[in-house]
Amino acid sequence: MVSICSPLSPNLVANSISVEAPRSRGRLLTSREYGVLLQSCIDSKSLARGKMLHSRIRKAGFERNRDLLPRLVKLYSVCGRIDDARKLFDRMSKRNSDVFLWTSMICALAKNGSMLRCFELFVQMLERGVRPDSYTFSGLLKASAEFGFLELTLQLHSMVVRCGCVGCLSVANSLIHAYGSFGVVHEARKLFDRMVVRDVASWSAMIQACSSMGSYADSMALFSRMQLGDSLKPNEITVVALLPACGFFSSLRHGQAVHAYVIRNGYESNLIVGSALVTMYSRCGDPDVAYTIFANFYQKNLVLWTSMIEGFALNGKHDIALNLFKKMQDQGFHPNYVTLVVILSACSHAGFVDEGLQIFETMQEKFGVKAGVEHYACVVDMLARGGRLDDAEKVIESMGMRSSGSMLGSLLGACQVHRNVEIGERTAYRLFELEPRNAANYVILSNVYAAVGQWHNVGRVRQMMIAKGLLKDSGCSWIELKGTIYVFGAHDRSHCESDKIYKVLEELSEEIVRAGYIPATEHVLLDVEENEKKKLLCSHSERLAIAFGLLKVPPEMPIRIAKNLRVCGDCHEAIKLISRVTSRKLIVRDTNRFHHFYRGSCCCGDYCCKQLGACVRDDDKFELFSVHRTVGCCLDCPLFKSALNSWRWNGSFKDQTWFRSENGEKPPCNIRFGSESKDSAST
DNA sequence: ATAGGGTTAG
Repeated sequence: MVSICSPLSPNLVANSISVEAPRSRGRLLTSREYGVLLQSCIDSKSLARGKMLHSRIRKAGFERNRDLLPRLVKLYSVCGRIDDARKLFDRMSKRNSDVFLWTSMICALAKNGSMLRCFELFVQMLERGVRPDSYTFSGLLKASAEFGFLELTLQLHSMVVRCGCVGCLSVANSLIHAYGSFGVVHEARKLFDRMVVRDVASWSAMIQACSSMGSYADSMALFSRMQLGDSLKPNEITVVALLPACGFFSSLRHGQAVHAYVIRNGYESNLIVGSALVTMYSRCGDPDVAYTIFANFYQKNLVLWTSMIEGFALNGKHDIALNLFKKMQDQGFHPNYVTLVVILSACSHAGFVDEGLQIFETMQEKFGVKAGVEHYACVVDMLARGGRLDDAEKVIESMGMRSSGSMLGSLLGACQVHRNVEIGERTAYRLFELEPRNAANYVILSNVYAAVGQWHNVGRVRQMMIAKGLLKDSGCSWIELKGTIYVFGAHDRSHCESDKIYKVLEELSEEIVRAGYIPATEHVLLDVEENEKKKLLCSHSERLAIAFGLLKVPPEMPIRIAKNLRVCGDCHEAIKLISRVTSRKLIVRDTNRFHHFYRGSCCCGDYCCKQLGACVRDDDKFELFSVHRTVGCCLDCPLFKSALNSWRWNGSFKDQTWFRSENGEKPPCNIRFGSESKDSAST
């Protein structure tokens, strides 16, 4: 028997509870000592030992002890025995109005997903006259957020105020989290700004709130301020909240800095961190590093597999994605709802229509996953891209659930590609009902008309947009160089090296025309001269960013740019040829996916991905080397200190200070020019 | 003593 008086390791303690009555040197245990033993059972979720301990505690007459009773409830709860916890609670709560006991039961119900019973009990508690404390509110707020009840959260918030708990750190953190989870970032931010003391959880919750709403620039700024202003050290959870922002900006440098931080702090073995890193690298167009991280996990989980499969799919390595999907199943993992969305989406992007349909048709039987609206959306996309517009429309009509905007949107987009006005019109008008304020849909319809030369209809749709006061998101592309992100709008001349950039573009235009490029001037929806149209196409934002990259990025490095809309068809053709005439690797991320341009072709959507059929490596060795080499340069920097300070616009949007301000300004994807954009990229 | 911030899709 381990001496109770010495500091105890939880495992030793848990193992020490044997059949023999727990005594220490001949005397009976105190309630405090029972508390230590109980806690170790909770930590290790050992039900059998816990039950034994419970009976000892009862015999010793400590069952009603204020210290032990809530922990007994917790013990049964964490061991998945919510009914046993409830029985114990019901037996003990008759004459017991202790807030600790009631809170422990409420939180136990919340954690077990019995939301209704959880809130019933809360009402009973109030009727009983038990005054909730900060712990009660924290637990309830988390539950209400998870349950998706904004109304309930608002009521709890008002109770929190009336009970004088607003100043309490954990309650404020839970409120921030709850508002964030409902997308009410402004309310979260208001609370956050009013806090006098903030801890890591406060910052993490706020960063998470911004990331989940797409205010990634705010996430970045907060992350920096947390360290520089409050001198707080980010932990695993903070890092996970921040990584989507690095992925969004396709900012490899920031992502690598976070990765370096992860390595320095020994968070590498954390699966959640790992999945977030895999996703980040994939969204930065570097699936190979993502794979290295993935392969380094000896024990993988389903989310990690799913992240990696998506990473390859996003980067046009569809064969690898499908191989990995098989390998995952060989290793005993059953795909869940999300995995199947990912794999179906990969099939549709790759043009693997038959494979995709086969997976879709057998998924319920094979994996027990009932097809949801996202799966149907992939199928519709798959059929529509493949030109089977009628079949796609039939699926929408017969699927027996409400069609989603993205589903109709992909059908409409395919109508543009396959020049089908009839289905295009039908789909567009359904979309207008569903999303009357989404300018992108009107733009695609006008593109459908433009594709077949119905110019009067093009004009009609534009009039509709003007009448409704709708503006399309302006196109912009950005490139990161040494930690600075340079943003270009279409026909942008604001950069100080603009002359050089346009000179490069001019030279390139000549070269690619010689290589066979024919500008798709029919897509320029403006009444201007043919030559003017050609010029407009040449100064699309993605080409400006590429030209700038050609000037600045060392020849042996790929040029990585990102764009807030989809790359337009004409630019796609042009960039293919640019990659050929310059012998450069050009990696372009748009809203949908990555385009890896090399030697005149792209891994994507003209279904040419098969030529990239590299195999998944079978050895699971982690090439730490390559990661360290790229990350090494960041190891000594205070994270983001210099990088973030040097973030700036190239000057085009001087009035937009999204990254400096942290008050909800939008990231570049939502920047609007004063007037309508002339960038004709679709959606 | 009871509690709070985290990964994959669209």
